[in-house]
Amino acid sequence: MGRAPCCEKMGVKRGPWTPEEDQILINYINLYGHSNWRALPKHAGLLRCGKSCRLRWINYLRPDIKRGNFTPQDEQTIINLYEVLGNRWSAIAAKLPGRTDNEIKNVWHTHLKKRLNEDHNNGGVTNNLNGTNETAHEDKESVIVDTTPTQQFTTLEISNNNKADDMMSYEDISALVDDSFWSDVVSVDNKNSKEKMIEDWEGMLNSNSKIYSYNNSKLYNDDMEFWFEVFNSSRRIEELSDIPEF
DNA sequence: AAGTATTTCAACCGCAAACCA
DNA sequence: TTGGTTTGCGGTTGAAATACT
Repeated sequence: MGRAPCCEKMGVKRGPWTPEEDQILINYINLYGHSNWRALPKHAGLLRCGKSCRLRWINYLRPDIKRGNFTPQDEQTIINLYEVLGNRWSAIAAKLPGRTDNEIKNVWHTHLKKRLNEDHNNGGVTNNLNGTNETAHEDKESVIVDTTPTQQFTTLEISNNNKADDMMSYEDISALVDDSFWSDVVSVDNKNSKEKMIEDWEGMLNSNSKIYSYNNSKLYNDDMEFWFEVFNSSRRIEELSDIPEF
């Protein structure tokens, strides 16, 4: 598959793995681990390059792989995380135990990207994967943020390991909210300024995208407290002036 | 039923980061 | 500090499967 072999790979087998090769790789790794992928095929007796062995193990053979179709919840999580993390597939995969970056990338390109494009072109009413309708913005001064809380939280616990004191990591936020928070509510900037917030907000209105923005895996506490409050109270944001000075 | 078009997804590539002597 | 080696990542490919005519 793929392109012509480069000279380095001449003499090693390529293409789909056979069940026999799979078993050799599994047996070897179960016995000796995989501390050195480059040396592994030689020691295991496989006519493959180390890269190919690693890929086969990571994406298909390792025991904690979850196979089968993605649930609608999984797909919604991918969409939400994509909007947070962009095309950092390995980071997205880290949020979905048992799923690989390659698999998520494939699902995104074959299903989710197409679906989102269709949603954006269908006149503003989006059917999300949870089966509820999201009302998109129809004009700039009547912004609807429909925030039906599905989980209550009253305090923010901020973990600051390796982070500036005024920042939260995505992991921190995830521990406090469920998926509906990400898909419904949040606009956050990375400069901690209202100007930037409004700039983002207007950009989102113009692009008809989800009401959501996120930068560099960091969220600022002040911003988040405001949006948590919005989320928690089912309050509706009608005007840009409803967004406070941070 | 046969031929063609489209979709899916496992596997490849090149590059950059991490590692190590 | 440097330069070679290894690992991990995202983009891309194309055979196989599926849908369509």
